[in-house]
Amino acid sequence: MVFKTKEEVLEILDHLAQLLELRGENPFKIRAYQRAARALENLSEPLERLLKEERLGEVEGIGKAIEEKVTELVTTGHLPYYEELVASFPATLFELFELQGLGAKKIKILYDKLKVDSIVALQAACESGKVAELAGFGEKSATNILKAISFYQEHAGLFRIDEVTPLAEKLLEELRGHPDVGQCQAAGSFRRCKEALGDLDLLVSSKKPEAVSQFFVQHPLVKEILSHGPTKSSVRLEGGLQCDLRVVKSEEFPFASIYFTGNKEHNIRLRNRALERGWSLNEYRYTVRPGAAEPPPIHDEKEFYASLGLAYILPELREDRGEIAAAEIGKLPKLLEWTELRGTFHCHTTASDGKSTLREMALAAQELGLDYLGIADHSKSSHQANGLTEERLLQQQQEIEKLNKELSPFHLFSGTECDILKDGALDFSDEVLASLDYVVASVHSSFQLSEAAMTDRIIRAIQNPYVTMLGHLTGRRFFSRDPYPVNIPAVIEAAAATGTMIELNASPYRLDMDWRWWSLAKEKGVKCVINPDAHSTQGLHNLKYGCLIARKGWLTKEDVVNTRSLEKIIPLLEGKRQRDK
DNA sequence: GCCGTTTTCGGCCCGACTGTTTTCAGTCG
Repeated sequence: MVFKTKEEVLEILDHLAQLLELRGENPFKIRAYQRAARALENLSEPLERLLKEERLGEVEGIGKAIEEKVTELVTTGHLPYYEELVASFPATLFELFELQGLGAKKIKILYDKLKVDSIVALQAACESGKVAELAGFGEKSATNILKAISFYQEHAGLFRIDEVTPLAEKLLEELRGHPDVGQCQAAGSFRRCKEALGDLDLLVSSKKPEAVSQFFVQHPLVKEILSHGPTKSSVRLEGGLQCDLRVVKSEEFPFASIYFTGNKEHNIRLRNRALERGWSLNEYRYTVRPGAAEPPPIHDEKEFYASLGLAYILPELREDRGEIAAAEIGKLPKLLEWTELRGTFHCHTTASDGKSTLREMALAAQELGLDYLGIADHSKSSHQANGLTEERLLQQQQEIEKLNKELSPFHLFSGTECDILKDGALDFSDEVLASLDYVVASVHSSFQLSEAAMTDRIIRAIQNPYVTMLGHLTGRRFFSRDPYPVNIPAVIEAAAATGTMIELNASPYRLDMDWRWWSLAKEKGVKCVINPDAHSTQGLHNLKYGCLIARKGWLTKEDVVNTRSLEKIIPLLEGKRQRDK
């Protein structure tokens, strides 16, 4: 019996770190809890299995003490150590950690001196002038806290990749046009192609850093300047996104680029690797320790990785998920390229809830350079999306047949995005499904099921021989709908056993299945299909985001079926149906 | 609390910026 899921456990570990911070504990102990939470997040196998085999302590960053605590949490659902700490502070106090500029030390002062225990109380304390009177605070602090509160109330603080991309492109383009800018690129989580972004980091090299920083903070897209120095500036853009600019010298650029791109754990590994060679590494350079050999000259990131005996690691892989070990032995995958996609499958038209007609979608796909396009409008139970009845589906199949004669050699496949009903049955009969070229099966209702029921429901659906691929596995929509609970490893197992593909839904609102699971899917032999879930011709461009996420999930051309030519994709679509015959 | 080890203690990343100080603590990345 499992009393706490991995997600619940890592939330508790992060919360424990905050509690210990408020207690003024040893900062390294706090960091240990945070590291352990990240280690859990990045597990490549189920937590349950690790616990059963008593191997959790083997995971880097998890030692004896945390292993015991996690085991206790999972097997009993309780942890007295944690519960006592939680009880010593009001629950609403932890909201304050969400505010920019407030950390544990200041929160503790506010709580101890002013009894501030929530955002509402903090706002009142700022407005009454009490905060400004505190030692270590002042007028400016109170104003900044009020600003942070109003920002927090307006935004959750995270942005989708499609919200950030146009801003990043615009700023980069204009920075590149500045006469004092040498090299110029994005860094941080945006460069790593993370699916949800807290800010945008930009990096430039220049001989006149003040001039570039000045240009940056005065840019028309900037709504508010948060901080502004000669080499480091931070602004709030229109729409609320925070954007940070760092300016370095050109010889420092490769080091800064490494430093500001990799996630924390990746960078720590690089630093340790450099130390083994007698070089200490920071964001500007190597510093040679006495007695150590000189490092080779570094002009770019490639030379940097080579100096540490590593193959070049692409930015999207710099998450400390095994990329350094792979780079050491030359086993990094050759990641999928956007231009390798030949077609795609999950698209809607005006027949259900799309905004473009069948013909418009076909022409747009051709325009995009694709050789084939699958049409998968909603099925009849999706009333809210004007799902197709059997009759309307048949009519669409005939239209597709006609259009195919006209557009050949471009090819339209007729499919459906068939609802998986509450019990795992499908929305169309096998006979109807058999008449289609392929079937995407997706959950669009009854999100409230338990994890076990949801998992059974989905597995039952993919056991149907006509279900070619599983659509948006968890149903998440960024910042509006949480994923429904489902046992993803179990679904991957079932997909492998039945020869069902799993969709990488490329809508920037979904990006589902999450990139962290694709290594497991790949290991089990499950094929990925990148689908735009396009509801208009414009939506086809989502494929680019899907490709970024596939790369982040270590996928290659071979792993993604819609890189296949029209000739080769047809037997793949039929493969599962033929298996049992 | 974790890790590694010249194996049970000592180190654990550190630089830029802000605001409140008057030399520095706190936050952030």
